[in-house]
Amino acid sequence: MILSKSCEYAIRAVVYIASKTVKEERASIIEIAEAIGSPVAFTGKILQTLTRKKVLASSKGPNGGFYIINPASVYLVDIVRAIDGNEIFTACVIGLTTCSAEKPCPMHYQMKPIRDQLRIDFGKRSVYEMVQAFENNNYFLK
Amino acid sequence: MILSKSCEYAIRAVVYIASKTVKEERASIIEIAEAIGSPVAFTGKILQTLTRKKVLASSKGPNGGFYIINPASVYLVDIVRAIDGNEIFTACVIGLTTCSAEKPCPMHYQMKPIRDQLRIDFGKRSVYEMVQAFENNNYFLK
DNA sequence: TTAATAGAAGACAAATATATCTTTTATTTT
DNA sequence: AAAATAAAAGATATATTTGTCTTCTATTAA
Repeated sequence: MILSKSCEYAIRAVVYIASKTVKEERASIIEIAEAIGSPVAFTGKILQTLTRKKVLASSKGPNGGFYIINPASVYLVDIVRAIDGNEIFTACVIGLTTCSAEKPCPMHYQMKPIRDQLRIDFGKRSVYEMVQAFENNNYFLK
Repeated sequence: MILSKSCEYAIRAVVYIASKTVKEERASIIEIAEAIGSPVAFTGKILQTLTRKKVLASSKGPNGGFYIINPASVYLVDIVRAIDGNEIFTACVIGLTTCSAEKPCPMHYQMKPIRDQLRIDFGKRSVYEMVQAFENNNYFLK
């Protein structure tokens, strides 16, 4: 599993929330959890983190809920970094803390292009793009 | 983290063991754990699994220890599958159990080439190759 | 055949990730 | 101002992963 479960939920939640935002609507925790098939309270914690990290925005009270300021300027990489950090793009595949070009592990040079590609692809894919696909009913979140 | 910690230790251990095997020597758990910087007893459990799964071989008693039958015919992918299973090459990046070309998640088509590349690279890289590099003192296991 | 060596196996412990529940705070509507 | 709504925050619970400890079994050498 390349991403933590929290991060998987986070991505699914953000895409769903953005799909509401583009319709000028906000989404409650309960609605989001239902839409993506995740545990309600746990999803709340994750959304809290995403809000603190400015990936999402939220408002309390009636008609409140979560929304996203600009889906076109938030990328998958931003969600991943907010929840799992940057390590998946940099950490040694066999867990060496000192792994680098100067002191490489036996997989260092094989892994570098793969990791770079991952970062590039995650950095290119905007939430807006993912929402467009989701809204066309061609893609799924649960 | 793409691989579990157990799997990271497993790969490092196998490379070290193979470096002994090519010198016609066997390696004890204690020696292995020291060489790769891993907890002794936990490493023992992992080696046990690798032996059960035929990635390694072992013998008890004096002059016993772990060794590998044919380093040139064991590939990184075999170690990963023995410890973490095949899921890292197939599982949906956002955790959908039903994700497929028929019912894709919003990252399905971006992830497929990355996963395929990972499987190809892991399937190409033999333990023997990794040992050669390690023995040249160009690469490290801790 | 006894002592020493070394992996196998099982029970147990700690740390981390995942999940739940309750209370508090902020906002909106009436 | 009061009631209702919804997120924030904190405490707690469960599951999984990581790590340890003890006993058992097999092998070798003296």
